[in-house]
Amino acid sequence: MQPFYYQIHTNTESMIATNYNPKTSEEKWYKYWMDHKLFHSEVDNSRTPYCIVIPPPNVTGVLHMGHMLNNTIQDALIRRARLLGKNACWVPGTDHASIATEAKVVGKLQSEGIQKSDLSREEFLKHAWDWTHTHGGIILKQLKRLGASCDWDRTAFTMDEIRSESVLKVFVDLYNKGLIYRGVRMVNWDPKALTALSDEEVIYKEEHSKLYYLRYKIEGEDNYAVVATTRPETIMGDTAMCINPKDPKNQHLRGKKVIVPLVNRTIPVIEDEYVDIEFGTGCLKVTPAHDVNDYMLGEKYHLPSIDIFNDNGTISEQAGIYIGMDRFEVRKQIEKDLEAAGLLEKVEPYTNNVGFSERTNVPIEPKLSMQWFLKMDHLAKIALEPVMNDEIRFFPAKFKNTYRHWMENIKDWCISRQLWWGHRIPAWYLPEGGYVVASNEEEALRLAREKSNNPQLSLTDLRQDEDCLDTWFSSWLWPISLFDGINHPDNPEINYYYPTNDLITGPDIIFFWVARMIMAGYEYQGKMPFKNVYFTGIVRDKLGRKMSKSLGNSPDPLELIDKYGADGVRVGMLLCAPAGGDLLFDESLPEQGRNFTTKMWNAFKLVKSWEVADIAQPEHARLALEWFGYLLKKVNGIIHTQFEQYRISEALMTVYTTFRDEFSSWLLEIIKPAYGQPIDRKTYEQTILWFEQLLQQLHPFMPFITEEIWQALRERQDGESIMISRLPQVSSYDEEFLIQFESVKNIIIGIRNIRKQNNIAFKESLDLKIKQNDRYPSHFGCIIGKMGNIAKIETIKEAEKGAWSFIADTVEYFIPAQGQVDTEGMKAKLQEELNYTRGFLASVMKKLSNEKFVQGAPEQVVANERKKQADAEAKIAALEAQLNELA
RNA sequence: GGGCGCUUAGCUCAGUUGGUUCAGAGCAUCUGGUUUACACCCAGAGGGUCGGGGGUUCGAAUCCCUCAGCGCCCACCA
Repeated sequence: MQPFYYQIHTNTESMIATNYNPKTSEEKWYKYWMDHKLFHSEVDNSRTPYCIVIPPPNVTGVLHMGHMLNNTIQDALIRRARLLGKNACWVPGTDHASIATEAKVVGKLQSEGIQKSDLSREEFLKHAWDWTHTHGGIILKQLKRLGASCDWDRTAFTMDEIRSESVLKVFVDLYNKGLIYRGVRMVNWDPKALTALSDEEVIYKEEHSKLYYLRYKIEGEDNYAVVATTRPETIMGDTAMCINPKDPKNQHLRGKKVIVPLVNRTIPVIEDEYVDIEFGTGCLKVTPAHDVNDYMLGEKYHLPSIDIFNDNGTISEQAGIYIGMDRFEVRKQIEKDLEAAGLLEKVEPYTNNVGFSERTNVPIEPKLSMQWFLKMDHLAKIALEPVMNDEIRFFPAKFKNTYRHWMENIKDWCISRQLWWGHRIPAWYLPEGGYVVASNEEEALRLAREKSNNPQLSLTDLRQDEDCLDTWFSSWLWPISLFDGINHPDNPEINYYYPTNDLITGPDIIFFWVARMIMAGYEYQGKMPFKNVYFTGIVRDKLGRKMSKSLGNSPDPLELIDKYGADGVRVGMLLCAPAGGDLLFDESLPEQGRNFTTKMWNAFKLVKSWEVADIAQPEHARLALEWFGYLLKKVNGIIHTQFEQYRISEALMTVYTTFRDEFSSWLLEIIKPAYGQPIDRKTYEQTILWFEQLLQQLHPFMPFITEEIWQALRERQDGESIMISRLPQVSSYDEEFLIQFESVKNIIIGIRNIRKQNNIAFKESLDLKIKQNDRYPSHFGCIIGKMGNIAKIETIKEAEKGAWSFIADTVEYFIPAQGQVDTEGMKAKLQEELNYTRGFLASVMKKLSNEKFVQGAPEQVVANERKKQADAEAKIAALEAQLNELA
């Protein structure tokens, strides 16, 4: 005997069979779109281009919720542009992510027992490329699952040939313009990645640390000068003590020398007003090699500089003591040793900001080193104005302030990194010193021969710089280099697609990337790289915490897609995505999206279930379809505006409610033939047409199910897709008709309420009597009849006695009661509404009788008040009449 | 320390240049519901002194001041 659960299982199976299956649909249509090259765009001067370049994800990265949001928005915009007839082009690609990828490769090698230092540059790069080829592109495949309609034929990589060539060319150009220079500067050093970083790659975090008060013996005296410091481990690098000349309490130190604890080195006391008298003891230890401010003092007073750290953050030989120990170990040890030596006066708890490496998350070390820099003043200057005057628009606009502040306080950009994975700096050193900068070896050799006046010089005599460039030095060219606009500045592609239209990115990379792309855009194309920048928010969990791997609060996007379908997840993301605002993600959102796909599918099933016959079109269907046509036009205009203002979640909500409330609950319910009855052809075809238009509006948000239904609604030719169909133009509509129809809805709602209050089943038909009134929309009687299950409608002159009644838009309606009528209850309700309306009228009258209002307010506002007055008066009359009739 | 922004229904947010006595959505809640597309649903309902205080105005959620709380960005006080 078959077990019971088997029975249920098969039933469920058959039920599911009629349900929408996202997985098969998604695979089928994505392949269809690819096979028919519908994502592909080519230069076509007869059409308007619409272009988005993807913020290239790290080549070895995997999709996270931030990508989901960001790319859903991009896809919605690009698909909408396509439906508007634009030549839409979304260019995908990946970033080599120099430091991030190198760190991953180093980690992988280490797990295999290989140290980076054991490998030659070439060997290491081979491993890196292998890694890139293995893991690279995973993220692009994931984007396809989401439905991203990128032009995959254009997939680029920041380290492919064209992009690399562009980077070198730009480097050489900027060098020749005198904007790139090489020099020894205090830079942010990452002791784990062993490279310099730009200022932007340092993240300051508040730390609870300690403030140590150290005793420096005054030379020749039996006294101590006390210095407060957070970094006692740097005393071996001290080359002076500094006081403020105006500091009364430290006057006795003027001109003295003090002895550095433990190392017993004698250093001078210098004076500078930089020192804050109020802080600590007013004495500052000066360590020029390891602090930016101390460095400035060192320069100013020509102090020696002792570098006590090795590159990896351990103590160097120069320090004399603690050699080889880690910097934080030394801090603990030196505290003990100072204590033991009686040179530690006290230790206080202290809170200060410590800079961390964005990538490796270790505290950065200010370090003096030879690096390459890009001068920023000129670039900042050309990039500031276009944003401030809205040639490039920011959404939300508040980021203009952030942008301006950065641009006005910009410092030179440290562009060299002590890494191998990246674009190698195109500088070659000559045997006798000096260097040349060129975009290739032949050119370098030519310049070198010229420079050294030695025509015999060969390539082997030259030594190329070991460093490579900051990742962002290639990303900032992205909108240009994608179209090969650096190497071939006047090619048809760049001329056609550039400037691109919209950039969708997070505000966290406004300096790293957005600002620098704008600079490069003006410097190399003389034009903005994009017209609009839409900043997305950060995806957080329901508790407001940022989603992250370490917290484990980030759902796996692909699992979400498996569970709710790509369309469902997309809707879920967009429903809660206001521009700039963070969004709190919760699984109820994709669930809501999934529910909506089901709703659409059911509407589709209903329409497809109808048998079409050549019979006359009923009036109620004709009217409802006419109404919905106007409504669609209106909604079309609203959505258009919402997109123009990048209010994307609102646009989605507009079409969502239109589909669910207006199309499904009103239109389909009105035109739906009785069970088993056929539908007339005219109604059917018009319904399909309106359905299709809704699908078009929905397509940017839900590409898969809209295609699935669109294809099934009628016969399509091969290659015909909703993707490349045309949205109707925004046009005018009959507003009066829409208002009337709302009135009709109110009457039906009134009838429903009567039924509900009196427990009357829908199948029990009723009669409706209307007290004569011009405002009754008489020609919609057929709709009221059907939706209210009204058998007979008639107009009466006098109120109906002993009937249920209601008022809709000042018209009185009566339904002859078949049972007891709760007169008192009805009276109470009417009285309540009457009181309210009288109050409302009073407030209107108060304004209208106020001369200042009538004269001061705009004509439109006053006219509006007068209309309200008339409406309220009419309503009061109706209410009073009905109350009287009940009495 | 400087700058920017936020505070509206239980939750997440709209609210465009000040103009309703219903301050809107969605979700959640509650009450009904086998009217054969849909319970992943339908029909309804409740719920807000628009952070506190003051001011400008005929009129303020909307403009100004102030207080409180929160968030973000920037900044070399060791």
